Amino acid sequence: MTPRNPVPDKPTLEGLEAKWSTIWQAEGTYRFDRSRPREEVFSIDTPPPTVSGSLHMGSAFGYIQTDAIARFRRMRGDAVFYPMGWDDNGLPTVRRVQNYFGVRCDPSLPYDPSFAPRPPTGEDLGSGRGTRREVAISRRNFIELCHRLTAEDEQVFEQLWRGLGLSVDWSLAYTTIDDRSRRAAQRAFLRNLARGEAYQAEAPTLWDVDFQTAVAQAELEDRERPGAYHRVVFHAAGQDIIVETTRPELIPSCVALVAHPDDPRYRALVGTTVRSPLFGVPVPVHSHALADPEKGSGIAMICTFGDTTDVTWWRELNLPTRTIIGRDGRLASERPEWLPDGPWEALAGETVSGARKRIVELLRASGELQGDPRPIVHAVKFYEKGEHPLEIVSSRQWYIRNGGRDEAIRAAMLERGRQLRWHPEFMRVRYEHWVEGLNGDWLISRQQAFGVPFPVWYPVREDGTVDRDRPILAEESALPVDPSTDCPPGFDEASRGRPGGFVGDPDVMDTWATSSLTPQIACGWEDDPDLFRRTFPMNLRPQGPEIIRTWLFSTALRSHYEHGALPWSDASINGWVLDPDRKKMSKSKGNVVTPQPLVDEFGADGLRYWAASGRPGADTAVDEGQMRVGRRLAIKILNASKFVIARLGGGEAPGVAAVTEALDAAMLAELSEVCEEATEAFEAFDYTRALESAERFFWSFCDDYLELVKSRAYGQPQGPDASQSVRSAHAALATALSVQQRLFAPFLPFATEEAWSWWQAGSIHRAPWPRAGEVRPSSLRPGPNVFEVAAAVVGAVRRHKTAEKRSLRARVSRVEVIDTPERLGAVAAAAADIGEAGNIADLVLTEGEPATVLVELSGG
RNA sequence: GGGCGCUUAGCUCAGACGGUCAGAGCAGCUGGCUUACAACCAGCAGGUCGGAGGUUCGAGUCCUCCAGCGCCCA
Repeated sequence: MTPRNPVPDKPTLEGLEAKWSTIWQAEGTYRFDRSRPREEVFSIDTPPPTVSGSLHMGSAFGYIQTDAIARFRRMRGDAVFYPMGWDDNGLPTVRRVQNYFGVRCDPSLPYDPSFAPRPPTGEDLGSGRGTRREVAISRRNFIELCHRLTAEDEQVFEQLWRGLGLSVDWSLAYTTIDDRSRRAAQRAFLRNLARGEAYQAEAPTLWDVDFQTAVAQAELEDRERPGAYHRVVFHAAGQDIIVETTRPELIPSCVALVAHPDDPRYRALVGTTVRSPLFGVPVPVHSHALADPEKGSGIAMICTFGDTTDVTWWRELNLPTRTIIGRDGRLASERPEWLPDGPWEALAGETVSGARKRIVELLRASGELQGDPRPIVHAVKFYEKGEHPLEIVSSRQWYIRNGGRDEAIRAAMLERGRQLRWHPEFMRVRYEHWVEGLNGDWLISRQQAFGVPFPVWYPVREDGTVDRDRPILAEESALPVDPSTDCPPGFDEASRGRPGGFVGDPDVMDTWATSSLTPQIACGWEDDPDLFRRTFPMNLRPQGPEIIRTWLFSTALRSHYEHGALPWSDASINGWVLDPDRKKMSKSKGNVVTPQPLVDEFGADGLRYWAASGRPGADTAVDEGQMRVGRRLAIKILNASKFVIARLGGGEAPGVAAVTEALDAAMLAELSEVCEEATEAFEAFDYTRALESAERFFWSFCDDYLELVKSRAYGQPQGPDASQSVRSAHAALATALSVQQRLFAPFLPFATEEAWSWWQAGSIHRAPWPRAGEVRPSSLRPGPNVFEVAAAVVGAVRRHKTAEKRSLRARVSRVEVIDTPERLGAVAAAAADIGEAGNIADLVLTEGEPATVLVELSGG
């Protein structure tokens, strides 16, 4: 064998990341071998990071854990299919482009080929948002900027991931906005549509006013917000009805009152009609179980729409729609037909909060507001990226059926969740709760500039109106298409927007509608049937816990529809990364930790050691102490390797068959158990246990075995002078080192590769995973515990020397070991090594109890 | 309000089937330049396993309740 590097005098970790990541790339160490059949392939559906977000520890943490598993599989002999995707599609990119270049998209503007954005200055970046004037540009110009900026961001990410040693095959990289992804997303959508799994409908829609887009259930979050109950007066024949509402501005959109069917206070009122305050609009009184008698006055007004309960009531009680809030978050400027002249004048065109103030003034003036508003704190629905509460507007949107309104689909998706193997197992319930809690189909259309467009056009009638009920679909062979620039089959550009012509669907798909297809995109669905056959369904989906409801579920759904199968056999869910004080990291708290400075300080291997110490699914705090331990371990591996390789004298090490000494055989027997343990752990996706097991052994190997064997190891390793016992030591050292380097390779890829290169050819990451059998030749029957017993004796001698404050090299005139015959036999088998290691003149063995080691120091 | 997870030495965490399981590392303290390693090595000390019941010959280890923390969903 020809090692590629000499052993350095002073091994160091510095510079290993740059050195080896370059070599790995040049040699294609992690390239996928697509000639291998499906059963020899291990395919990983890597989470595509949002490139417009910041690089944070959470991703690094999860990716490193997955990488350890990928490396194990590769060494195990699998062809590992390990692509990386970049999620550059969607709102985060839109916002970043807006902020970075100071632009905003105005679809009505024409494309300007000469447009050059002004790069941000330090002043722009430092002064916070809002101070910079935004330039309006066309959609096409805007999209060009999106591509330009994400390409830069992707470079930064790729460098970081390479520096962390992720064994990704970079030639397989994709982005969620590239041609492949758009084609897959559009094709999958068309097929969903053809099978009736996708549809469009006019329906109440959660709407973010700032982002000007619809939002799906999976993107909601509740936030506690202050509000106030306003006691407003509705008028019935002969009496006033008090309704407590947090949204008095919605009185003009009130379509009914509702009380609980068992509430005696309002039973007589149900079925009658009352009149709303200020406007005097007649509204019916209904009963419904969702009306909470404990809440407010026990009778609520139903508006279209104040919250999701309004939507439920509206649907179940079959109420009319009286919308007053538009997509801009303002009340309509024209007076709605159902309202009388008068009070509306004060409200027209107002924002929600402005309208609330106005209407409170009006109610006070009319005497229809009782007392002062009563402050409360209540949960309000927000878009997870939004800053203002969501409104509910009625609009036409695209949906994919997800089981939220269909028992059979729900049951099928629950079954898919049961078929999937979860690591750790308890994460399965998060999926089940999500599926059970779905209450509507998946809204996939978004009103944004940047995303995958719907491959759909609509006919324009002769009167100029658009016929949304008869969409014109793209042909699969033409995908990907952009309906704003491409023409539908049988039309030409001249008829765009003309009577008898067509218009493109202006919306784009939700990011998740594309990223729910990462297995299809990565594996070459329809584009590369040969690759697809070898990689799909995939083996592993690793991801964070917070996107089980979005990414994991929606991916399972799309695969269920398209392939009638799970997209992967196993899902591993990593834990959260917490800040060093075990608090969740968040930008607003300013406690976000980024990986690069830690790589600089502790090395990639140090950071990886910390990440691999976080057990599957366990929340883990950023812990520099652990990283330091990892760094020391990596250095220790270099040093121990240097020692062993130097002893071998540059020649071919004797094979394990040359092991004849009981101590050597006992050490190797223990190591073979470590191999079994680590292998079992890895097969169960428990990388932490694999690491711990190797680490525990390595320290006893260094502290005890190397010390015991040192004297023999310094003997002549080869040639006629080499004695059998010396050859045994060298064989055991070489075998143990090779095995241990490989056991650590998935965790510390840089240090192990470096040390491997001092005495082996090729990359350790392509070397075979150690098998227990290679360490444990069948011809050898070691004394059961020679290593352990010998280590205990030298340990006792060390303890004594330390207690006497003597050097560990101090001479020992006599050691008497008192123990059982069996253990004394083990001591005898290693007596020479023990004597050398402890610098012992006279080693005496005595049967007896209790087990004792008596030490007498010389000259002391 | 519901669900899931966690609560073991100062810190971070291990502890399959209940019976040497009371452990590791870090920090701390005490020593040592020992020819792989002073960004090192050796050694020492550290806990009534969140609380209260229960099952059992025997419980960090199983059951119930309670408390605190975290996350998810209402």
